[in-house]
Amino acid sequence: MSDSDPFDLGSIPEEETARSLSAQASAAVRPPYLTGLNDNQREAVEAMNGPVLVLAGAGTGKTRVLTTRLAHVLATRNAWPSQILAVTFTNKAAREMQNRIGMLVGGVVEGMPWLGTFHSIGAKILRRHAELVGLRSDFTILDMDDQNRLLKQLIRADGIDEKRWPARQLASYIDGWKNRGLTPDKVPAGDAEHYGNGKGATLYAAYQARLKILNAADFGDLLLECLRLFQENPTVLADYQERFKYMLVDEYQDTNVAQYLWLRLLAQKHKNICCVGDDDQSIYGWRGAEVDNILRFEKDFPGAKVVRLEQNYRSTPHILGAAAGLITANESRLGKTLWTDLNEGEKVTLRGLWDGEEEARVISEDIEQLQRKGHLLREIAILVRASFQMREFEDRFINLGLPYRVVGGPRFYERMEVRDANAYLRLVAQADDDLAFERIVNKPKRGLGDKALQTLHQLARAQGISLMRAARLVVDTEELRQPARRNLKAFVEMVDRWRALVPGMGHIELAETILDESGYTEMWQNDRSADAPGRLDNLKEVVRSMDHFENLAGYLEHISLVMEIEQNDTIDKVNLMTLHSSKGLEFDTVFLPGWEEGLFPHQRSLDESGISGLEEERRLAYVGITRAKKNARISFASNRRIHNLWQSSIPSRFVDELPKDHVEVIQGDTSFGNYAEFGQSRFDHEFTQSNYGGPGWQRAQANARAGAMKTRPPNIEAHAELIATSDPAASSYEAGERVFHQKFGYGLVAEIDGNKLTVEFEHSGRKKVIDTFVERHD
DNA sequence: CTGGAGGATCTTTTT
DNA sequence: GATCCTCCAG
Repeated sequence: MSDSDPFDLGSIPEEETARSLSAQASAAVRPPYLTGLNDNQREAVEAMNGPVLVLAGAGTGKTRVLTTRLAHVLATRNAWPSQILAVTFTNKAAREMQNRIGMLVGGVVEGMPWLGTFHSIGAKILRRHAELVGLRSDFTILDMDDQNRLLKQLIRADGIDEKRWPARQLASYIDGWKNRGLTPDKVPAGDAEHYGNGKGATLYAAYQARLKILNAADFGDLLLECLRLFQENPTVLADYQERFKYMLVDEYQDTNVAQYLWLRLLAQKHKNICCVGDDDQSIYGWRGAEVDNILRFEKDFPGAKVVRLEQNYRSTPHILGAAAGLITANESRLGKTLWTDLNEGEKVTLRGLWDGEEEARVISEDIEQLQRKGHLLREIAILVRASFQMREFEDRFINLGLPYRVVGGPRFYERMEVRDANAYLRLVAQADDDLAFERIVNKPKRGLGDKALQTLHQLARAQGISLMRAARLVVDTEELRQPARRNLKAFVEMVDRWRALVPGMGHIELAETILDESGYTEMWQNDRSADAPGRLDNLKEVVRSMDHFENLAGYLEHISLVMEIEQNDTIDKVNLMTLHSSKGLEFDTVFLPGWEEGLFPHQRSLDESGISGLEEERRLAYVGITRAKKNARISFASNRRIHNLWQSSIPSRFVDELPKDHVEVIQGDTSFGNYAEFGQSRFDHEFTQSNYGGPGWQRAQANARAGAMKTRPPNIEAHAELIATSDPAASSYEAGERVFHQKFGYGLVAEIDGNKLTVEFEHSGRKKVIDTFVERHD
């Protein structure tokens, strides 16, 4: 952070606040919710005033501490529910906290309006003060797909070669900047160069401007714009600072810079901020998370009390030992020693196999054996590094008829048909939602292809209006050919009709009506492809899921913020998921396949982030092992088919880092597996002094050098203003003027109706056109 | 304007 | 192997 950092408010002085009388009184009695906590947990709960950092190792009762702490604040009457800000990363975590507090405090938690994810709370605050950041309170929240399409338009408008500079890349840069709390004007010059020969920052600015016109915010904006709101409006900030007497942050190790700045601003007044996290479980660096936030906590919040939770209630000593041994190889960590008083249990097993297929087969056999012994399938999980690894397991499970569930997986909301359905609903809720309009205007086919859309775009851009408004104008003219015009008119009228239904009709019935009348359902019914029935099911599911909400707006807010759809999981199934999505979960038995160099640690992590990438991968391994309560089974294959190409692989360096005492090597009968040397690592020979000498690390170093050489001096070019501001109300043309029209040629203006002109064209006859599409020709 | 064929490019993780 | 994209023929 530079000196000019607008958020740098200096350090927070320590403040001695007397504990309230009621707090002291209740401490003396020791309320029921405090019983059963260990000393450290209780310390974390009762340290109410001033900043507190709770370093909660895996399985140490973190959620319990969090919820109990909230209950404690409430029970001691130190704050009302509405005065507590409690933020989590996932909706699941928020939900769980809500439920558990409900159980502790007894009953309704409706009164916790500020418990939620960073993004949902950011959205809530932004909606209250939208006008201060150039939005309306009903702004749309864009997802990544919308974002990409929007960027594509901007990139094209700027004449940049899309092949060379993909929109996704720009999206990820913008995302990165937003994560770091950087508005377009603050993007460091060096950063902007990476995209489009220095056009990165200008495009970012254009994108932000476009978002404002669309009355939309992307994910990053929910935080960044909130920050800007606070920064530019001290009274608004002061109001929230005053309001939040207590702040609670879950998974603090996953916060990014923007979130950190946001929290720090809000904590200025009362300074009762309690952050809970585990630096050893920080696995979202690629998404902008700064482990540094947690490592630096005591400096950021002087006088902070740090509580370590080290008693693990989940895993056996062997599992903890293996995980602990592994994680000590990391250099940047605060350091904790987990211990448990559980019985020793079984060692972590290690198995080398021939290829991925054998790995899937052997693991399936293990699972069937466990099943025969009476283990529940839902207590078994397979945690993979990358989702492509799932396929082999799925194939095998389907073959065996073994019930399984993919956790996380391709998300419901991301499916094309679901997004289409939602686009219809968005358009009805908000006619100016251009991205929704574009998405479904020709779905099902209405004969409104590229050309029609281009005309609309041109008009919309020239007049600074939305596509829907442009469509309304165009249908009264002859800019489009007859069939297209008639279809567009029908479309506009259809949307208007639905819109008129909104006040009277329930949103569920409305959704059904829309999907039916639009012909969207029919489109899939007529589709003979294999996945059509599934898509129809998903559409039904969309409608069904709407009854959790009071109205359309509530539903739309939900789907844009909540990625997953709740599925009832009563059936006993094996869990299959990535290591990332396993965080926070626990299972009796955990399978950890694919521990091979290049896959885990993943080559790309090493290439892109060097040491810190490797350390993050190692934390991922740590997270994986510590998910296991009784059994952890690691495996690696000597051959793996990646991309339809066979590659031979060597065991992961993490295998070598596992402490021998806690690991049992299983020699398979069929298997090959060249891991007899386990314990005397090849890395010992090659790189004696450091963990960071591996091939990946060297490549990363080389890449870093190459990257530095690639940088060029900034080459900022003026960016054409995309949106002209003209007054759509009145036309500057007068009757009798001679004009030129791209399609119809020369003519004389006969009549004027607002910005619609009736022109007598020399060759094409009398036509109604929009003034934007003609030019004066004296 | 649509639909199909063929080509390129990828597959780390996601609120 | 899949998906996304572009191009070309109807």
